[in-house]
Amino acid sequence: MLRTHEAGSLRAEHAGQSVTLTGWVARRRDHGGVIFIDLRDASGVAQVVFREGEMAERAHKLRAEFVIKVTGEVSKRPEGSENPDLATGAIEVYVSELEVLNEAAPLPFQVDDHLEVGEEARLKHRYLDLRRSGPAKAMRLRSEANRIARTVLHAENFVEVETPTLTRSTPEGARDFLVPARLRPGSWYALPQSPQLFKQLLMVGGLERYYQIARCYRDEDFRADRQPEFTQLDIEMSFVEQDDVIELAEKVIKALWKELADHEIGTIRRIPFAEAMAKYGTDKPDLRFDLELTELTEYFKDTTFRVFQAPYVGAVVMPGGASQPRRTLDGWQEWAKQRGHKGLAYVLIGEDGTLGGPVAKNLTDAERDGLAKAVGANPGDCIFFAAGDRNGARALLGAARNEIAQRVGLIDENAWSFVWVVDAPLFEAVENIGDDVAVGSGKWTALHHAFTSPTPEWIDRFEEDPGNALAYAYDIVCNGNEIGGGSIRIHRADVQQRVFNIMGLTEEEAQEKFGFLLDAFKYGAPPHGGIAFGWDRIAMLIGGYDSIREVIAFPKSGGGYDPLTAAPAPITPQQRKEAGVDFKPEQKS
RNA sequence: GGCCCAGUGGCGCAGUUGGUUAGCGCGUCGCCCUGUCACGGCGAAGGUCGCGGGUUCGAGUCCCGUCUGGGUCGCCA
Repeated sequence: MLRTHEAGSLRAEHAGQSVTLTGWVARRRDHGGVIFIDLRDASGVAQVVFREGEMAERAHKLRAEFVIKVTGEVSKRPEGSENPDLATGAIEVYVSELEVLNEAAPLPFQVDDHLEVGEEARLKHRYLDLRRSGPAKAMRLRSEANRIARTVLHAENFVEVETPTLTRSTPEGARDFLVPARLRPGSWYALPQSPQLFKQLLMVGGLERYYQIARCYRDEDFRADRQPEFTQLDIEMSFVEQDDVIELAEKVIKALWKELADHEIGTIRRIPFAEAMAKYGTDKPDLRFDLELTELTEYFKDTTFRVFQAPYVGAVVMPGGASQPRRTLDGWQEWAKQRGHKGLAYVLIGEDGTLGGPVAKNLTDAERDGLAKAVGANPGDCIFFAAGDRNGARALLGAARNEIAQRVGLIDENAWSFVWVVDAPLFEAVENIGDDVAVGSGKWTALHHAFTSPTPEWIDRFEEDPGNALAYAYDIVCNGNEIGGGSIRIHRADVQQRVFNIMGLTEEEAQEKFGFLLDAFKYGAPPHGGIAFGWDRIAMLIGGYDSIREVIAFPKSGGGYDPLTAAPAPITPQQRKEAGVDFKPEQKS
């Protein structure tokens, strides 16, 4: 090693020792006859001192982010000049030898913790950004998360296996990234959306317990919590039931939060999907606050108010919301419209209990009298309504619920709330979703994915009532974020084929798309199931960041663009030719 | 694809109702400074105001288009 000590490790007890340090010039305070340099390495910073004569002269020429090696004596700082804000603040190093290992050009931005730098600049020069303590800490946090997960899973006899990233498209429902196959013009690899099929094949392969910190790729639009390539902690187990996977998953999650967030996760309760939708209007409820939706379809079944003559009417209460000025209430209408709804009806409850707002006068006396009680509202509250098709109206109320909590301050930002959402429907009607991604051509498509098993009660009869058949699936939600999800898989070829049938996938089509999986199932596939955690999202939550870009070393920006390498980039004609991108398949007449 | 916000020296921002010389902080460069720690002092350099078009006597400012980034809805196990 070029150094004897790490800068951040020096303490008062090192006083008197001669040390050699290496690192970057973080800051220079030049007083002419004495020059202080904050020398930074990965461990932290230490103040090194250059005095008089040649040393001071050479130190004078040092610039920000020069890489230097210094040798000198550790000394306790003079009385009164200690810096309690610094871990190494009790000491300083009197430099007797200085070597400049590398110079640095003027920086595009300052490597300084207390300055704000735009994300574009940070990502373009991420190698500089990572020198700052915040981003460096995020990388270490993530490394620790990996370590903890591996420790837990290793202790549970899991085998870490790598699966291909050049593969055949697996049908998760997102768009695939495609890679041309040079040796087979006209044929393409797909980057995996997840290792889903491979982990199931590993179960058929008898590994019984598999995990992988797996890179996944989905060619969809991005968000603060979505990147084109992202990471899952992917887990699969054989001879298990739902409770076994949940138990194992909780071991991982509890270890993570305990070690990284110093938080003891207690019992994680489970709520059925249907209950989550009814009470919170979402399949990933934020349970840091109690607010619930109230269904009023029955209450308004005879209403004369046209808007409420709908298949579903529901409400959510905003505590204290009656005092919102008209402008704010109009703002809610805009808010709803942005979400693709017509508006958000509301009723204000005056301090004397009388109802106000434009909707109130459309209600009958009887409807008005019982309303506050029906929704659990008090004087001074505001009741928001949504009416229409059940899913859409609930989604709006669910979003309103979060927005209310945010505005009223119902959310304890230091709280952690975990919940398992179980008993999700197996299928979803295709007409309720966009039709472009559905696997197969039937009226139903898989809510989770096509390999999710029906629950034991439904496995022999899901065809009777596909809309109500339950999936043997479970999602874990943290503070309103889905951080993991999984299922017990179908391990019998006949059940798999029946599921495909419901989805309108013929045997031939199924054979063409996943024949290799169906084949594998013929040869003694064990019952199995697993889970995948959104690893970036988990690191983001534990670290308290508001974007997963903060916990990814080299994230992409908006259009899938990498500001650092400028990828994606055009290819040369030669590459183009070799790749076979322009291969034209023969026209079948 | 829709909507919202932003784009002004290297970085972060200000710029009024359209008005003459586009400011501030940090950084950079030079000089000075023996106890600083976001050191300090003096001086200097550095800007096609994202891009294109339009309105106007005059545009950083208003209008149209476009690009980039961020957020959000759609989309996304």
